[in-house]
Amino acid sequence: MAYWLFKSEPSTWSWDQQIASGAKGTFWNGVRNHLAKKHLMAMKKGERGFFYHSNDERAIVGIVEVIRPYYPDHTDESGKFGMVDVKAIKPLTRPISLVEIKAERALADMVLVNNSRLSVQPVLEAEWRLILTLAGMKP
DNA sequence: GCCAACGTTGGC
DNA sequence: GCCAACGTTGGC
Repeated sequence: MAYWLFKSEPSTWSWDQQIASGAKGTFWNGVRNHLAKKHLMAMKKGERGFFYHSNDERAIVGIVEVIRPYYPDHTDESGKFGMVDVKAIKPLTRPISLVEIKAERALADMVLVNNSRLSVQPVLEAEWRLILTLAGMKP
């Protein structure tokens, strides 16, 4: 069971919108980067990921679940890229900010810290557990 | 608003 | 196939 992180600008697609899309979820389209694509292709139904707000907020705000594995992205004219469907599971008890992540030595190797531009990232189980613990939640 | 990091494009 | 130029992203 792998863990992931989905990064989004709130002005483009926010956690509130993800919540509003309910149990049916939505497609996570628009990925146009080959490394991010590789991660999307590795996702299995039922795996979970963090939902991160970039730019102004810069914090992990919620948890999503992959409900449909990789399939073609209809908004990609080149036909090279695909997407998965995700649904909101629950918000974090409190958002975990990038500042807080950077302050944790155990999180220093997170992709979010070292390659912040990558829009879809893998998260190690230890990182996943620690962040939930910081948020006051049971991993 | 600035700029570093990264990816893509195109000339050679 | 290399690499300079350019565009985009996202943290600060």
